[in-house]
Amino acid sequence: MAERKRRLVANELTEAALQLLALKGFDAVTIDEIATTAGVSKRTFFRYFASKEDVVVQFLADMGADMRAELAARPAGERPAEALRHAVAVPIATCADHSDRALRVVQLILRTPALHARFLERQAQWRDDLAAELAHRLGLDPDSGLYPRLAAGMALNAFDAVLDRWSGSDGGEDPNELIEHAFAVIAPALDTA
Amino acid sequence: MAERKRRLVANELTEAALQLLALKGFDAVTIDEIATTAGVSKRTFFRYFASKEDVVVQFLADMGADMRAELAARPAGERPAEALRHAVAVPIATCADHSDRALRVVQLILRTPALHARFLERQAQWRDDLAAELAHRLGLDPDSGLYPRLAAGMALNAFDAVLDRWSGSDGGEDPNELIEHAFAVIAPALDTA
DNA sequence: CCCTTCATGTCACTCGGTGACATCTTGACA
DNA sequence: TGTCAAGATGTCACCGAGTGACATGAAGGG
Repeated sequence: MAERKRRLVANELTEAALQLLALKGFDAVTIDEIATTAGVSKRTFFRYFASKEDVVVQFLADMGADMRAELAARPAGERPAEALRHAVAVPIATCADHSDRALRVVQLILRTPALHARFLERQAQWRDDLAAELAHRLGLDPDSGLYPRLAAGMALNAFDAVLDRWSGSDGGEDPNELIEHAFAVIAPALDTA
Repeated sequence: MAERKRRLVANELTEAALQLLALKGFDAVTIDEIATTAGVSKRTFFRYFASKEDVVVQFLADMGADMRAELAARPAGERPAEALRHAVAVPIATCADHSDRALRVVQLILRTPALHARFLERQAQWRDDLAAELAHRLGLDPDSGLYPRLAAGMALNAFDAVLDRWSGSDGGEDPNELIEHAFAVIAPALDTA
């Protein structure tokens, strides 16, 4: 129940942060401001988040784990393009569900260089995870060929492109159509291994 | 000739920075240290570089322009996979030439999260440039289909994978072989448009 | 009722990064 | 040669991110 309080404070902080950052822009909001709004001190903020960027990027952190889990759950015989498409579709669907909030966060990230950089770095981790899972799935040695890594990279590249178009159109374009379109392009490379 | 002096100071600064950063690690070196080593003040450092990361990433900055230029220079009828492979090969060849220095810089970037993040962000810019060039090359509307962006992303993705392997093997693996291997994987998607 | 533990606040500090201002160089021009 | 304008630099003061040390205070367990 101490644990419950921790999660409560964390929520309060992300809430305050997203609100303020979306409203005034990344650089115009200080951590003191965020912390005070959430009712804690600046020091406490840093006990929950490692950096100012983290409070935003963390908001999307589970996506990586979700994707890997979905990939691991796909049937063994399924073609890589199909399996990866389903894996990438999971976080996209999550976005589409909470489109109000998710859209604002994604736009904030893509438009703020500091956040975008951190986001890409995190994605590099996802890519390695996906590559490992894919290699395991196909019975390949992850360190010999480049295929697993390239395939995972292509999937995430598609993910980024979709996210970009989706946020650029203010949620107007249909994410599912975009994903299918993107995977139609990359599938020939994914499925010829 | 004032311009020549500026370039001289800039060189002095990057020199000092790369030396110290590679030696002691990114976080263990202050900007005061770098500036003093180069014989200028901290303030002057920031008149040449926007941030601590910049002095390292800038070192690879021309790569983006080089790639785009090479892509623009490839014969019009050439298949995308071939043209992009040559474009990506340019910075790789540059690395292989100055392998002593380039290797240390690349390793520093890939191992330092803050630098890696900035590097990826810069690459996103390269990707958009490449995508624009590719769209122009193929007579496509850059904003309608996802192909140009995905193709550029795949090429850079291959670039990253090669860089990663090359630096991970301390320059042991042959970059040219790695590039061919990587493009053999992604070519089916690049050339089916 | 005490004691331990854990979260928090406060304080002081380092360092990245910026704006303002004074100084110094340098080259142009009379 | 003397002067003036422009640009580069140093100094100083400042803000904000991030960290370490320490004291406090609340919850739970004996």
